[in-house]
Amino acid sequence: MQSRKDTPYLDLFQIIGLKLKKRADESIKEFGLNAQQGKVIDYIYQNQDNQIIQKDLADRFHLRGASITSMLQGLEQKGFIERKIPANNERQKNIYVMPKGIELINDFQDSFQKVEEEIVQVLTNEEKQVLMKLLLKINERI
Amino acid sequence: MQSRKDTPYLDLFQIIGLKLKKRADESIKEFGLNAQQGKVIDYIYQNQDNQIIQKDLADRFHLRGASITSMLQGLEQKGFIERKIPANNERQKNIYVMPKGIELINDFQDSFQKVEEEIVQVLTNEEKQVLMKLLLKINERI
DNA sequence: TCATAACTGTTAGTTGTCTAACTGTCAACA
DNA sequence: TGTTGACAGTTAGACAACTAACAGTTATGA
Repeated sequence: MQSRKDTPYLDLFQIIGLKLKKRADESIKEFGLNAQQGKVIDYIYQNQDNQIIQKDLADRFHLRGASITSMLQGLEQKGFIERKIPANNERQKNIYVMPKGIELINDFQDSFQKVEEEIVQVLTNEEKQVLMKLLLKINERI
Repeated sequence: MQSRKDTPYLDLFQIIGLKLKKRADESIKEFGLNAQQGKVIDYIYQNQDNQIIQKDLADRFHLRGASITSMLQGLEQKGFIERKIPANNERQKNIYVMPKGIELINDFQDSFQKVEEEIVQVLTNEEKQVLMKLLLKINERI
């Protein structure tokens, strides 16, 4: 039944996404942050020499500006990052990771790496390559 | 840089999942519901002759019981569904779609079907089959 | 050059999810 | 058969995302 109008790809992407979010959250819970926050700190650290601003984070993580404001206010208050208005443009805020955040980045990466491996551990090398190609293709077009 | 510890599969699944959620939400926004609520109403309708209870929805959609309670209270208040305590077990509530909800199910299915097609439209038939196989394999193990 | 539009970020308020603690019902077994 | 644990659902409160409306800054073009 409901064979005419089922949506297995949509459903699978939703379910897998949800499961991965929960796994990733669990994997860095011990640091008092969720996976999204960990990813953001990692991304800021990798790009902080390049004048990164809040809008860049909104684009990279597909979140709204208001959500980034809220997240960064929290991370700043907890001492993980700082924000500085650059001299050449007073609309923007450049973002930097503080030492307290830098300390944790390797742990974040290790934790996320474990989740990453769990995803593809059941696949052969060839299957992994095919999957990557298909995911990139889909992500480009939607 | 960051080549040693990047997580492309995790990131892609998160980003694709988020994009699809937004597309699906958008596609049925006109009915005053989000995609999750539409999916739930559809699922209830397909299974309401089978004594479906809230716990079944929590399992199917990977949500907590409390979230289902909250969602169904909303849907009941808006007249889309009703909940009845069955005679044989007063702990449970069987769930049924009301006429106001049934009217919308075909529209939901059409809308979701469009999103479904957008996902795989860039793939060949063979690629679709491979993707399905890989997604099922991953979903089983995580 | 100056008015207007675009850009960047913030605030207020809403929604949907979560956890923890709870109630009431049913099942199991000592 | 009576107690205890499992089960189904609810409530309260926290949190992270959203939209809409806004402020201040910078860019544009008539």
